[in-house]
Amino acid sequence: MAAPYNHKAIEKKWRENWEKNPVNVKSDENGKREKYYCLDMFPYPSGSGLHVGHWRGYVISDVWSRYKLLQKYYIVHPMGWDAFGLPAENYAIKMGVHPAVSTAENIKNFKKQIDEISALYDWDMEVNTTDPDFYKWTQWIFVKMFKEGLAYEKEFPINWCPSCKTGLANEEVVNGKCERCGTEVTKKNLRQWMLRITKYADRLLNDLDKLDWPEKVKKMQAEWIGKSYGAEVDFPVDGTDEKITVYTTRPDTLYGATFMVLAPEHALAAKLATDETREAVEKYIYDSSMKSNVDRLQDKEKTGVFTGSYAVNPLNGAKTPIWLSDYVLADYGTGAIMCVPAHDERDFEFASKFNIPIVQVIAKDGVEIENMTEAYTEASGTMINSGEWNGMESSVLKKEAPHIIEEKGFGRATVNFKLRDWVFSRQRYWGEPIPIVHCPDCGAVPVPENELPLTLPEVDSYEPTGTGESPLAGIESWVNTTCPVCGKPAKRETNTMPQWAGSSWYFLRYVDNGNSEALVSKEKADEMLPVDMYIGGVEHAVLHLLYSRFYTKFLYDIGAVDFEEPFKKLFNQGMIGKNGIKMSKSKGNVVSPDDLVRDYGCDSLRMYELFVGPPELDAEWDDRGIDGVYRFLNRVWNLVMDNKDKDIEATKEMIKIRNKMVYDITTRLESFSLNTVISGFMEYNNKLIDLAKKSGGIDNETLSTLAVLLAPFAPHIAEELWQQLGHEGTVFNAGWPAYDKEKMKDDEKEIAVQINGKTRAVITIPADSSKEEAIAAGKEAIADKLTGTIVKEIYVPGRIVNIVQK
RNA sequence: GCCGAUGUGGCGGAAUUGGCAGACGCAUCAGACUCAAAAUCUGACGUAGGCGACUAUGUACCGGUUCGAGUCCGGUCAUCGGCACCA
Repeated sequence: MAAPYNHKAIEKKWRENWEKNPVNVKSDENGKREKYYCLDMFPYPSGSGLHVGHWRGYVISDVWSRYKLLQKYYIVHPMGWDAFGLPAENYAIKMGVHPAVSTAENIKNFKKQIDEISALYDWDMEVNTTDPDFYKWTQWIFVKMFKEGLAYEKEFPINWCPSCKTGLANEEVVNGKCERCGTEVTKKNLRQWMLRITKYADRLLNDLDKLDWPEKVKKMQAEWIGKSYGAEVDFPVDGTDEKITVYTTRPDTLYGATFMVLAPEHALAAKLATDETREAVEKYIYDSSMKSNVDRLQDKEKTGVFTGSYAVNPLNGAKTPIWLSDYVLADYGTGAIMCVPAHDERDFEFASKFNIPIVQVIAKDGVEIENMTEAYTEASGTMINSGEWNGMESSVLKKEAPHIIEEKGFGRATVNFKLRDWVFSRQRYWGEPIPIVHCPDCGAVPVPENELPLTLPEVDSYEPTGTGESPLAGIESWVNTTCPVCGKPAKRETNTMPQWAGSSWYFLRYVDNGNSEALVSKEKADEMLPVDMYIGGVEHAVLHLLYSRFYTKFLYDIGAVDFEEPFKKLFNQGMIGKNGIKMSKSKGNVVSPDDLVRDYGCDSLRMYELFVGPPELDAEWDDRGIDGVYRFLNRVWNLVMDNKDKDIEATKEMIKIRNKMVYDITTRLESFSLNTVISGFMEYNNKLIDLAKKSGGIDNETLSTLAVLLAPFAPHIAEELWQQLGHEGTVFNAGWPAYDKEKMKDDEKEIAVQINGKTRAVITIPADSSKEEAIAAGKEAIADKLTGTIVKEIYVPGRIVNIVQK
């Protein structure tokens, strides 16, 4: 009897071995290896540590990395820390510990836990967004953006979280609530630093086509960018010199516009009031300004007020009343719309409530609808009630109308985006200081690049002020400085950057993390960038993943990198849940990987993380399930140890199983069906155990192939088995095995014999049987059941004989 | 409301893309080994009927196409995500 599988000893041995002799090398006997950059979404080092849900993503990326390693790539597989952010700051407020101190502690703990995975991480590449040597470059990018006009100041009512006491970007507001704490977001008028991401809207949209990303994520980004085609149309205000410009995607329905609506914040809103309406108009404008976003969204009933003024339809001269309503958004399009109640649900609702005429301009099935009870929103039909446009096809007119309007001189074809500029300043302590000095004479001046990093000063209190100022504002010695341009007394910007700032570009810094001269050197970038595979949760679909693309495009534009898209391929792994809910410390359903590693070993946990379900779907954690893979590894161990010294000659059967095994594992791995890779291993292992019993053993090459295939999944046991099988050096030098389809062929096939599609017998026939032979054999097997007239005979080679009878 | 995903045994999930539904594993039950237990090994395991090799039925529901449907088409329901006055 061979020694039993001892995961503790084996894992310790190989961990030490890899430490001394790294398996991931830049070049080998065949010269320089091609790089493969496999990236994990770096974690926020929280105080609660890792659970098996975090492990899953890291295991997936490491399996993929090690597979690529076996294909002789040099693997770029770094790890780091997204360490700015609120939890550390809140902890500091509570305990009085500097966030840098608690963060350092958490990182230490995380690193220890991540080491347990035995991933290929290269800790020499580690980055930490809170390290001044790192955020020097986060600030440098901001300064560059400022110089290019992409970072600018603006005072306007932004989304404000009263609990976090800071402003938020649109992307951070989910259903009117703060993405982080769930508090209802309010409006606050504040001076903000903005990033002009809208300038990149078209490129961010168009380049989605180039990406090998899940369609879902691409679609979410496309919808977030929200490009639409339409026209701006100028409506003169009757009896004045003013005009109202509206944006519409349906200029074909211009004849059906029976009223206009302006957002209450529209510049002309108050001006349009007459003596009779002034009081009501001013009250409406005031009330709207007091309402939170949530209130505005949740008001089911439309509200509004008539201004008393009329707009002139430039096409037919019709006078239409101008209303104010908060269902029109001030910051989209022109903040004013023409309303076609016959063909827009919202306009219909508004017109119905306020008794505004409804004019149908697109016929339904060629006729006008009597007594409209809802808007007719189909975009195709024949134009009616539309003067010279009558009889035209609306879908055609929709495309032509912008140009007609442009020729006639009262409008222009235009496009619009839902994407807004990025609110980039936060009124909190634990973030990168925005490197700007406010000079009374020179205005906003960037901190000179050679003075970066502008480090965070020590403060007495981390408590956010809540007034819209960051805690930095209280530190006189830091705030008061001199203007870098004129040298006169000036004040520092006290807002900090959002947590997204560092994560928008960190993946570039890994490859050259010690560089003090440049964000990343040309040589290192050429050698290792961009990212080939990015693995992480889907929750960042429009946040981090959009911001990173924006940053990369900007850095491309200023020549800092020579690629426009950061992540070629993206994989989103599902979350791990327990008791039907997402695993998290606050829910009290956390399963710690530490105990499982101790009891079953790293290899077992790695395999179970994959076996638990399809990697892209959420999965329910079952504590008992890991027993299955642990037993499997024991059986593999016993199979190899019992047979390794038998010196068995490979039989045809062994060669066939070996080739099929390589084929199945490889194709499943390539299609990222990692759960079925594991079940495939179990299947083949069972087959080999049976075959060993029948044949008296298994040949060395088949056992060695099994060890190589296992290496990405269970690297420790694979190394040990590889060595036990008599090989020199690491299994990761073995190369990924090839398969030969010719050698996979069976001599005989089991086929089902059906009558009218129902299986009546299963027979074995030679694999090279002709259709006639197969059908004859099939008929013989079910002769007693063939009672009717045979109508048709079907043979699907190697699978089925089906006799159709009446 | 709109868009998308998912729906298969007690449970997690397979199914070569239209070809023997339930691979693989968990749990359960029975047997072997053991003084005993654990571990391990062997077997059973969708449902209903039969002592039985078997028969019927079965992939959320209703209908269709096909020799043949978990898979394709039309409709319905449920669960989970995303978006949600963007004119």
